[in-house]
Amino acid sequence: MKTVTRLQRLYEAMLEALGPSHWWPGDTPFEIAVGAILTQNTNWKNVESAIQNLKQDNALDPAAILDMPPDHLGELIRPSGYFRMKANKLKNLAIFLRDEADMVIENLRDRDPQELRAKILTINGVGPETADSILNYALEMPVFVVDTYTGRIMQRHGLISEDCSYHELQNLFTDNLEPDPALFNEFHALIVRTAKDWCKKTSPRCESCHLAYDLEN
DNA sequence: GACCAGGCACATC
DNA sequence: GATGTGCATGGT
Repeated sequence: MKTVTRLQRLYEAMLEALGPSHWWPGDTPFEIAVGAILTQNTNWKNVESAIQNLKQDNALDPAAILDMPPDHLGELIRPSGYFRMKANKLKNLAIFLRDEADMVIENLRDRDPQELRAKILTINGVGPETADSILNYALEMPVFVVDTYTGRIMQRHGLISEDCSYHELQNLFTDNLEPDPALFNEFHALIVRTAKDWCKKTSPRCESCHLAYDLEN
């Protein structure tokens, strides 16, 4: 079966099993960007409680984060782990928005996605996954987000090799799907939800894999 | 108590 | 360029 077809079947199977994701959880594009940084190697529950603290302190705002003492910012986001590093990362994001977007992240929507991606990647603390999450989920650009789950599931389906890079994995999707921001959004969300529900690191198979294997045969 | 969670930067070889 | 390590909390 062609790769395009296998990806389509996988998408349909996950959507059928789980329903629409309505991602990313977050009320505003800036909140989404903050969540993208806070969730680095961290359980989403912990991120939620950190974001709640920011909201209560009226700190979910680039200017507020820019002006806040690092220690205080760290205390607010403590539940999300790595809080000293992440406080710095949020500061760096706010500096970037001040310099590039007049403090309003939505102002970045006019930019060329790949050019903007390269620029966002210069922010210390923002790597490929975080950058792509901001581009797709906060700015609604046709950029596919790759994470550990994506690699794990695609490997199990034999769609890519075990040692493939972030870029190769990303190309698997962008080479085979229409560059539709909403489709990229939902596909990645379904992958994460599938992995969370059924596809733990230690188990060789998951329910959605069985579903998809059936579809392939 | 070990293991895991929607990574990333930096040092070292 | 590959490989190793620090960063840190909270749930299972």
